[in-house]
Amino acid sequence: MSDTRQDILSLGDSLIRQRGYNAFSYQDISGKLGIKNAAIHYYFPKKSDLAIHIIRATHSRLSSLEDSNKSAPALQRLKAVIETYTVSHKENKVCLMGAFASEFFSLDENVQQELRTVAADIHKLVTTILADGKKNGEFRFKEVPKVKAMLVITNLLAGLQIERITGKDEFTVIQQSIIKDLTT
Amino acid sequence: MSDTRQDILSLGDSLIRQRGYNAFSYQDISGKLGIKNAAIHYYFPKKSDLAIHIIRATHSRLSSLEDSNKSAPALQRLKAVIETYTVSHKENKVCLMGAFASEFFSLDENVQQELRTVAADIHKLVTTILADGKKNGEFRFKEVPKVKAMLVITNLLAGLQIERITGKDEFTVIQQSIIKDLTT
DNA sequence: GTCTATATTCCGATAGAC
DNA sequence: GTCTATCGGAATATAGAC
Repeated sequence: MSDTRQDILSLGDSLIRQRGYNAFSYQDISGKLGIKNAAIHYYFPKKSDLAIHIIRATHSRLSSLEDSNKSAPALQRLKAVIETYTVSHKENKVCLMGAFASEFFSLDENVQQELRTVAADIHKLVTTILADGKKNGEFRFKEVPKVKAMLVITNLLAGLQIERITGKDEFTVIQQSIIKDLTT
Repeated sequence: MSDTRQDILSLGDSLIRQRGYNAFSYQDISGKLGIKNAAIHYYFPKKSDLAIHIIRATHSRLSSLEDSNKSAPALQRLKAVIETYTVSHKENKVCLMGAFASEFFSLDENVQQELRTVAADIHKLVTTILADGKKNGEFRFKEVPKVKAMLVITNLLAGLQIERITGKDEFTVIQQSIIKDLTT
């Protein structure tokens, strides 16, 4: 894969998660890369093509994360998931699902479909981790794993979002509360 | 206040929470109202002016909610807050904070400032309700009220968002879990 | 005071150069 | 295969009509 193509994907991902999908233009990317705006159209004819490939790249990283420590303790696996949000937090970005969710109904159908797949996989991953942790005694919680997973994910997703508005470090506290809640 | 002005505010609020701030244009509003796009500029010269007034209207409704049942039981007051999210849920909308959060860094500074004020007030309101409920024995939770409030708010805010992607009724389950978690 | 006609800028996208 | 010149249309916004 050419450097330019990779740079476009990377910059696009940053722009979506910093400012929003509908808030950035191809010029924001071409300007930084020192090429013409239309060069982006060679790699990604339509803006929705770019969106789809960015979503797939994220999905791909999620799958790697899933494979990397399959047999580790549940707490460690959960912390690995949370760490991906922490990285976003440090970069003042929201997560990709959160970024797209607010603009979901303005997106092309094929982009929406791509997002559905990833969202389902994230939910599945966290559910499995929580279920495993509950079974082996690492975690304690009342809800069924599927629901508790959704509660944890919403804490993380919206934690990144709200922090930008309040300006306070809500995310770090949320992150710690999630672990404490599950393990005590 | 003229009907037109009120209609613009109402339609703008819907569009922001359905499709996103950067995804709608003045033409989306003028088309529905049967006026020219530029007529909107009479009432709200810049798009950011419209945003600010929409945010203030929401803030105003929040204050009314706050005043309306000051001395009611904490559970009832919390349910009144949750009900505002439930209304959004029925209309396939996200909440205003969630809608703007993802695009926050693309917004004018004065819009950002307006959002900060409202976000702080929402957090304050929920914190007070939880603290009161804990003190009088209605609620049970380990975290300090300020943190628990943030956990509840993130559940609600992101619940609305994720549901659009998954297509499942996550929100209703989340809503019930919040109450159950606090009261049992 | 309320709105329309119009200007200007910018966007996503196509056709074609190298 | 990679990128530039350019188009058509849509966006926000202004100036001025009623």
